[in-house]
Amino acid sequence: MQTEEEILKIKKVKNTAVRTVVLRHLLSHEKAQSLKDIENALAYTDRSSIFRTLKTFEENKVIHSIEDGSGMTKYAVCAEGCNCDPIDLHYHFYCTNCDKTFCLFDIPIPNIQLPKNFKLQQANMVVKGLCDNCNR
Amino acid sequence: MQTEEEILKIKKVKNTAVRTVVLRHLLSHEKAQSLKDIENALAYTDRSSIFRTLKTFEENKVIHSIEDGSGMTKYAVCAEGCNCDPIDLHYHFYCTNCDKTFCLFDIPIPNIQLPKNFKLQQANMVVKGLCDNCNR
DNA sequence: CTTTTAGTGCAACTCGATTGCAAAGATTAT
DNA sequence: ATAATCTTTGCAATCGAGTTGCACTAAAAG
Ligand SMILES: [Mn+2]
Ligand SMILES: [Mn+2]
Ligand SMILES: [Zn+2]
Ligand SMILES: [Zn+2]
Repeated sequence: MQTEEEILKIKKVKNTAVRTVVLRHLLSHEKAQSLKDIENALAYTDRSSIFRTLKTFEENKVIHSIEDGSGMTKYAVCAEGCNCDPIDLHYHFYCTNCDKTFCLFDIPIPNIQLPKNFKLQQANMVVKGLCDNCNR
Repeated sequence: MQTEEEILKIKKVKNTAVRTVVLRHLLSHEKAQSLKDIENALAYTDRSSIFRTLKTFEENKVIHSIEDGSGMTKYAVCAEGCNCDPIDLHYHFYCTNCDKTFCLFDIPIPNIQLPKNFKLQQANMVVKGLCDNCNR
């Protein structure tokens, strides 16, 4: 497990107070976090600063975003070595009951044979249903 | 190819002027359409009426929605026999250049082996890249 | 025909996302 | 060390897709 400083160094993103605390928040949560989630947790950091931090992180592949259909984009830290290329693709699970989303790193994504002349760049794969905690 | 009237009859949705024209619009476009797309095309129909029509259609499985990350939910008519169950799952392709989205009915979706005790209900699978038209 | 239920149009509103701008902080040049 | 320059941050305002209340109209039921 890498520290915030290590990750930012590897991804060549300058370390600042806001970036450290935002990345720390993401690292310490198993579930993907929305801007609102982070804003609520970091009472003294401005929303727009968090927003711009997330943009910077995403541009530099520190994190990736997930559109889970909940209305709020969620963010998760990229796995070590992730470059946000098609090879790094993975499913996400969204629980329709508890509204939480997380990466399914362990389930393989098959090769997707696109029609002729199409070029795969990325994907947003969200599987929805009940998580183990809500499925009782 | 079924007519608007046939589809609505099968799905037990009452036929109205707005519903007919919205469904016709969707049927006549290969690409998934946003509320804005439909609003622009149907100059004399109110946005909220289109909006409620889309909700009704989705509830009754006349159409399904796609979150392609463009910021606008898009809608496509369900295939004949579709019940919006996991069995009806399919990928969608979003072109990052022309901002168009459509169903990839011909590409099989593999069985997704979720972790123990998880229950699959639905999915939003969006593959992104360049369409054949934009990939030159 | 009268009553009831469903659909539509308009305007207002919600809320997540985004931006302009000035102050604060960090970096580079003199 | 100081000044000039660039970057980050906070605040307030704005945007825009989505959603809702309400009155009016149309359709269905009695
Ligand atoms: Mn992920
Ligand atoms: Mn589809
Ligand atoms: Zn859950
Ligand atoms: Zn295209």
